[in-house]
Amino acid sequence: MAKSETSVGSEDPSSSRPWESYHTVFTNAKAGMEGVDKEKVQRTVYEMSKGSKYFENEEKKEAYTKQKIENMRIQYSKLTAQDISHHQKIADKTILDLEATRDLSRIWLHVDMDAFYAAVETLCNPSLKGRPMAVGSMSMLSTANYEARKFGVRAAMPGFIARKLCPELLFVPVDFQKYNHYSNLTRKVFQKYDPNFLAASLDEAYLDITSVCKERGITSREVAEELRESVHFETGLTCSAGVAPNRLLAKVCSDINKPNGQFVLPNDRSAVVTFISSLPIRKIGGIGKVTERILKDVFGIATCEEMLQKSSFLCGLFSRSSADFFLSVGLGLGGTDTPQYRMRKSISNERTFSATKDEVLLFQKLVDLSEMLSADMIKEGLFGRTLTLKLKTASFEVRSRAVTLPSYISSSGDILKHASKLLKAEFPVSLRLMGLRMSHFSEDKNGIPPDPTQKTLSSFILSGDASGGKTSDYRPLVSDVCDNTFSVDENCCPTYCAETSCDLRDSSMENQASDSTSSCHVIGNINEELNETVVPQSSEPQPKVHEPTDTDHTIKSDKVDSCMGQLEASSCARWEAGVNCADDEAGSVSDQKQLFRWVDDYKCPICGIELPPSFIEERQEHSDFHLAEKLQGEESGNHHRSFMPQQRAAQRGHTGSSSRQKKKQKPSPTASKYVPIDAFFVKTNQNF
DNA sequence: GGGACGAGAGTCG
DNA sequence: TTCCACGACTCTCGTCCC
Repeated sequence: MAKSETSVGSEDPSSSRPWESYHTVFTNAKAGMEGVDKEKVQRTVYEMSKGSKYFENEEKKEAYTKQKIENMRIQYSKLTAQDISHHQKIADKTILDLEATRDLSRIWLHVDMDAFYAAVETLCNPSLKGRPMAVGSMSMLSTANYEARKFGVRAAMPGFIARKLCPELLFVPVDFQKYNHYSNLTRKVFQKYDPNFLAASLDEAYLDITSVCKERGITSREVAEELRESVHFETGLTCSAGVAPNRLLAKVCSDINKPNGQFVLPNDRSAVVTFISSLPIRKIGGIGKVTERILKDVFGIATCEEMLQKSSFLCGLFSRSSADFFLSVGLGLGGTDTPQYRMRKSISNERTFSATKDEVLLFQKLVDLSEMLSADMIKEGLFGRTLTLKLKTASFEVRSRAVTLPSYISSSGDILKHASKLLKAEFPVSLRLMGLRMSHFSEDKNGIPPDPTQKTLSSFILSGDASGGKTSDYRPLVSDVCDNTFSVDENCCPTYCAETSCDLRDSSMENQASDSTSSCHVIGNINEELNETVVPQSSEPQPKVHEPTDTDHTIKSDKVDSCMGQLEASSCARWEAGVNCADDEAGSVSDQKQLFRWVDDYKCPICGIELPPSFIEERQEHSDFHLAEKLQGEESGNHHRSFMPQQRAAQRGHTGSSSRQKKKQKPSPTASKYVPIDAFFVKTNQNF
């Protein structure tokens, strides 16, 4: 619903009003924020941010942006008359080419629900009506109603700052089930006007209403009015609409008479040119805080029209695609075709928590993220081969580390295996956020891994083949359970100390959550997910590849202490007893399964996990994993835990990261982050 | 030189 | 008391390898 923006001006010690240089989006004009005491908001945001790690990081980012601007100014000043003339020719030709693509034959309507989440909550709980209310948590708001906006409260604002601005503010936790329900109702309406409408988010959509206008012989204004009435009738919610010859302009138009209003820009070139001439560049989607500053501070461009006036400089200092974008904005051009279905390009999840450098806790979070990502991928039938680990340090520095694999993966075990290596390389580090993203998906829509050597665990068990080419993929991490340390070396999968083998979710993610309000947006979601993990639903059909790492133990937090001791003393011992005894027998699969009888009918004899008797499928799966481990162990003829690292590496085989090993010799990104600025801006590295 | 890849940054809702 | 999210996309640049 919102984006967060804050930039810190270099504080002038002599200034008695330092907050004035602390520019935040919170002080920008937005629908419903007319008449807000901007200075009070700015001062409050500044006072509550000053001195924090977040603030310090914003200062760093501000310095980086300033350096960018300075470099561009230098480039700008170096342009000779000859250069400018040369770039002007290129610009003129580009403008002609772009103008030739202008299409005024389509009528696009952008519809934007008014304060959607807040409106839905009010609809469901009328007692909220007329009271300042925000959807979100103490750490972050998703949106705020118009009563709250009068105080300067708005989306993407931290809740604790919002409460300072408006002490009576009511907080309502995010409930996506509700929003999805109402979003679907609105989409049913949209479909009547354009069966191929483009949903931009839960509360926004683009409709090509050209056909409706023609077929029904009504104007676009009438269509917009009718659609808005229809949405209100079906949902009880209001929305705003913008009509224009293309999507870019329609989006701008829908914001003009918000809330519960509309604006129509005629399909006429002169009307478009007039409209765009005085339009502030920041109104354009794709031009954010940084780009706006660069264009203003370096080129003196504040309106879209000025893009054309400075076209030679834009062509001279920006990349071709960036310059083309700026010039098309200056001409008021935008998308007019209905794009074909676009395949998802990545899938990710990330979680914020209280900053910690405890490697055990961090690894546990990685386990959780791997399972979440795997579940999402399996749900969507995706297999990916590029895994990116995202980290945010305690000082808010964001890092990403990626690896591209030779084969496609989706199982939590595979994800964890590769993510662990990436994470280990960053230690020691204090983190407040971790995330995993998978990209480079398989073209195969049937959900079959294109790598024929990659077996699923179920096929592995069913076939009884423990010697497949990729058995190492399922090498149980618990095999190293007696290493008594979480260690990942260059060639080694992460292993985990038996002492830390309990599920630490409750303590690591709930107790450490940055927000103590259980009903908060982010943390609330985490809790839900965790609850699902702790008490698995037997109805879930997800084919979990549940590698029996010790971190897979789903033991509730109140049992962590006993679990810690129990596993240290007994988990290894039971593993020894169970597996080694079974080795001796080495009988049929069914015989071997007998070895995995659940203690007291609910406790796994191998690892100590507790699953009630009613969790039949989960218990069966769990037993199967141990069985698979054992089969692998037998096949290899060795006990994994006795492997030397080199042997383990050899058994695991190629992981795909070798081709990029040399990259690791580069200076650390932390060090390089602010260094190569001069090199960066021969052409700017902005993305447009 | 060009493609693939990794990392960082910016933007949006 | 609480102290700045999450998921997705795009672009740019540097490095490596063929």
